[in-house]
Amino acid sequence: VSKRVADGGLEAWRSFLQAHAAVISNIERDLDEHGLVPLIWYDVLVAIQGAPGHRIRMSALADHLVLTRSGATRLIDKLETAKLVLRETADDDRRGAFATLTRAGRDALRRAWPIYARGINERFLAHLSQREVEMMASAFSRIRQASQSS
Amino acid sequence: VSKRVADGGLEAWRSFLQAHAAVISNIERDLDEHGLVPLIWYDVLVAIQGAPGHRIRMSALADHLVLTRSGATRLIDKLETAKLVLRETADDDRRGAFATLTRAGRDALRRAWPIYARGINERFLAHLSQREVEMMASAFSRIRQASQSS
DNA sequence: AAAGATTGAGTTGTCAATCTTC
DNA sequence: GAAGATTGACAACTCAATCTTT
Repeated sequence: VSKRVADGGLEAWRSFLQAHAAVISNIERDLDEHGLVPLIWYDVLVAIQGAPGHRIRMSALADHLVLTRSGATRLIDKLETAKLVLRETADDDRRGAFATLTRAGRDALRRAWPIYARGINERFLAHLSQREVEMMASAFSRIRQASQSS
Repeated sequence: VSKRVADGGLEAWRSFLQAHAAVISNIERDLDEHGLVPLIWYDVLVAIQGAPGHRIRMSALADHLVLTRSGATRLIDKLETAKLVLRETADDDRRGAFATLTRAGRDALRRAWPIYARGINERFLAHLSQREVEMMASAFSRIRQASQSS
């Protein structure tokens, strides 16, 4: 149909999708086999850890993880049941809730990182040259930025 | 931890994940707004269309789409309810079932493609140079291949 | 009334068990 | 008994409606 897709672009797109699916499911399996938290939980823990004051609003979490609001609520419910996070109500605005890490949450994060990092390295980065890594970082941030608007 | 992730690799990984999530959800929205089939349905239709004889085994479909067997069954159930596909039992091996396209299925495929192609172009390829497109096609096929084994 | 978050109802996807055919 | 596929029970996710605080 369009010129770009015909021009080898479709192949890039397809391999992009398939590579993503394959790498993610492999890393997911790595984590599971080591008795560690699933990838989404890990993302939650990282987001909390990385937020100012080591706590994050539910809605900010939803944005960060490309989830719906209710999706974030459900997710934090489970992490809270697993004693990895805790909800705190904000002092100044009592509508809001913050998610914070428990000791166990910080531990889970620390334990998962080596395996996750190894997965990223071996299943993704190891197959790329330094130039490709740099190119992807720049290309994908461009795409991500453009995706925000529309 | 490892050298690669520290060396800018982590940024490439993160932007890869976020770009994927953003682009997919935008294309999904495009299709929905035009009253077209969701992306997974589209993948099913394409897989059937592209298979020899325009029909595919349930298990082959599951492999192709990175789904479980039962996932494939459920999915085809819905497409069949929507009258887009039909199940045929194989003559030679009556354990197996083939999914085939109906007339409406072929139509749905035809109607969805322009919008999908536009999404791929505008939301993905438009942000990449020709060199980047080529690089990604080669890099991601490498990754995908390596992912098969483990 | 609007922002922040949660809940209820429904949909989609997965695992283990089952059924049929080889 | 094993391969191909389906079903039942259950977990994950989404949308619309709701509740609370501003």
